[in-house]
Amino acid sequence: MGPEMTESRGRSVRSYNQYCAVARGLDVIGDRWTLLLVRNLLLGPKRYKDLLEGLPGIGTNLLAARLRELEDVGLLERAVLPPPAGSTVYRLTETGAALEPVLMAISRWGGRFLGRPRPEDALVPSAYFVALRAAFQPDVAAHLEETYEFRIAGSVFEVRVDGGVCSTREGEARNPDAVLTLSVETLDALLFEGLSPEDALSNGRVEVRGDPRALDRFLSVFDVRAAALAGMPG
Amino acid sequence: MGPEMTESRGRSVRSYNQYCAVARGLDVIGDRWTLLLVRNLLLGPKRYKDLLEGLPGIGTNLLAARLRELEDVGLLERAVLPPPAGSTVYRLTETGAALEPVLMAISRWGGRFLGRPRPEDALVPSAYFVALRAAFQPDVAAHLEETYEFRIAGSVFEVRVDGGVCSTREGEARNPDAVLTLSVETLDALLFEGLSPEDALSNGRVEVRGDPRALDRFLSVFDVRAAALAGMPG
DNA sequence: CGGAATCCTCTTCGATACTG
DNA sequence: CAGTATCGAAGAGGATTCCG
Repeated sequence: MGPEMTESRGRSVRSYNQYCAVARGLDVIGDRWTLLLVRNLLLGPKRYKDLLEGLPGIGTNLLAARLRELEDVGLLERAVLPPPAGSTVYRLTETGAALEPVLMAISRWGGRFLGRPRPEDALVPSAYFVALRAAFQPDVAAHLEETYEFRIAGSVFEVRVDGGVCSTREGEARNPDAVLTLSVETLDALLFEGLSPEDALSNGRVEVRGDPRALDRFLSVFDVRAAALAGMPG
Repeated sequence: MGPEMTESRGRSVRSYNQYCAVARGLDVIGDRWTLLLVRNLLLGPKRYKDLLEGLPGIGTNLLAARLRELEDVGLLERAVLPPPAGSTVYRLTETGAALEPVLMAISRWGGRFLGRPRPEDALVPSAYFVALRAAFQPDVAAHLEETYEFRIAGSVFEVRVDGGVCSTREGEARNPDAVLTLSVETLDALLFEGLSPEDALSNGRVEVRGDPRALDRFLSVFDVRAAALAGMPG
């Protein structure tokens, strides 16, 4: 007789108890850390440790609990990688991946509060590659078809632009037109501070294998700051 | 030195402390009840009491705290109605109204968990009129221009469809083509259970002033159940 | 070493009672 | 009507420990 709904593994979850799609959705994704967890998984399957590192501040117990809950409601599933890796990874189900429009909308709206990094802010590489999807300008990129590989602080990301569609994921790129090695700070400067590709290249802040002008083209199709200013429906 | 950010009125708010638009957005809208509060305000300014009734289960202290917080961060503002009403209402600022795409995305996604009402679910009329925006099919309604007034359980809502755009708000409609009086249960049956307009009218479950066939046209341009099934980006 | 369960403290939430 | 005050219950955060 409390405001609760009981769930498959016997844990009890708070519900708004309203017949409303928004309320039901928030019953599932409204808890702390949940959407950030999904954000990181949008870039591909991850191990427990990867998730823990990508969510600075989450407790190990809370991460374990969230993973269980989200598996129960069908947002993600456990998978075991084929040998020799053999490790367990968590990956989004179709239902979990369907949260992308929600994340994109929040990203565009949240941009207006972004400002510049505060001293206490962590710069999480994954976050940039999800933000890129929200900042992608399909009309500007209509005739661009190119694949980039970014190597940042021990992580590797693929960004693919093709026919007005942009996809990003963690992992090595297939047939990249350019492989760029740089720091998170340099990526940030390129995207948010207007650091010019030329300067970044000549200063050696970005190292390129492949066509050096790819960095220009890459930057031209994203507008992180515009996304930060407008609500950008659709 | 905890993971906090201090705010204008001295209250302390948990932050994810990540340089990420999603994280920053969630710092603002991630707390319990916040998005449902915004959902209700999307239909127009509301008094404290209206908000309290539209959010069954929220404590009065929590509602007051949320209103203060959201005013502080600039999502809503207090306004005093002109005499003779003179009462205080809360209304969304531009920043608050810019959350509509977020609410729409959550509504479309949350639909897949909606099912049928549970015994403990409240049927909040406001929720239906926000859901209608998410379920609107612009292409189907391209040539429809019509205004409806719905009278439900002491509340009045306006739904306007014009040139592929749908707007809904709480309050009397201006120049309605049809004024429909019905219960929440009947609205639910029409939208979710496939109750036919003809039956609803002949049974007297819906009372119409104006063109009775307006109810047909109204229902034809929304697909709540399709919105519930697909992720429906854009 | 990755993947958790446990324990403890602190904050937030929810319900009710009370006040301008 | 529009909130504030209070207090028990639930949830989050951090450190540590345990298991394979």
